[in-house]
Amino acid sequence: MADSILVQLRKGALDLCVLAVLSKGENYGYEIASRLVAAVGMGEGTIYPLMRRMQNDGLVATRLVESSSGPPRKYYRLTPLGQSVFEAHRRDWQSFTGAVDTLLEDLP
Amino acid sequence: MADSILVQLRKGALDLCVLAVLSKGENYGYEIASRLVAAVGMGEGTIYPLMRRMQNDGLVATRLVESSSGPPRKYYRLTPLGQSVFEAHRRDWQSFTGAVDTLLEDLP
DNA sequence: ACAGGTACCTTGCATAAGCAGGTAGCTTGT
DNA sequence: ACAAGCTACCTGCTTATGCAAGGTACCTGT
Repeated sequence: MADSILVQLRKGALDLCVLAVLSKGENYGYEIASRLVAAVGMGEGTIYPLMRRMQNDGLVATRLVESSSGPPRKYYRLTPLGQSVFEAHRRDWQSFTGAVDTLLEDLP
Repeated sequence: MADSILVQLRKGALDLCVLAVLSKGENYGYEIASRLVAAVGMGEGTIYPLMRRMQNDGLVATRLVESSSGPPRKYYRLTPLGQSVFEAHRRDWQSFTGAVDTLLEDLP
């Protein structure tokens, strides 16, 4: 209840976070999840439905790669559509947080 | 659908925005709404259920003041609880946006 | 064998909260 | 009268997506 604000914020920003990670290069689900668990407190299991959605929306493409340290990894990479959606969301994020920060800044 | 990200972000941050406005001094609903409509694209009608929630939660107190330019205004002011909730949400906001911005910053 | 870490995935749940559009009353200007 | 702006408020709608918990399976170290 007390952290519902953070849950709400994540709902708006988690896509953006995943896209941001992938914009640095292809990566696999568990690693993406691990980063976002550390960075923004996302739950680990959250990544898989999210990635499936993105794949259905054509934002990412996948390939399987054998791993020497466990099961095969499913690597995701941004499609051109994913790249442009990332940039659009990024602009939205920046203008929105900019507006809120402005509100917060001019305090007595 | 395309702006759902902004709607989600607002859901997490609108309380904070209202608290931020009130932290500068008491204000009435229509004026708060006007500011936030301009600042973050909130819908005008959104303010009233929001203020009612905050009142029920003990974050704000109200008083009615006659206006010479229309109906009486209902002024809201932060309670001590509202003030501390504001500060807590503000910290949450800053740490969360800081984390996302860090993710966004180190790009090639 | 077993434990622990890596890695993928599923199911069920719980949760509202903002938005659009409309109502109504007051005041001022034409 | 009428319009326009101020001010408060309400109803109905719509919509996901994040989380917790659990499952499966592979690999390594002891």
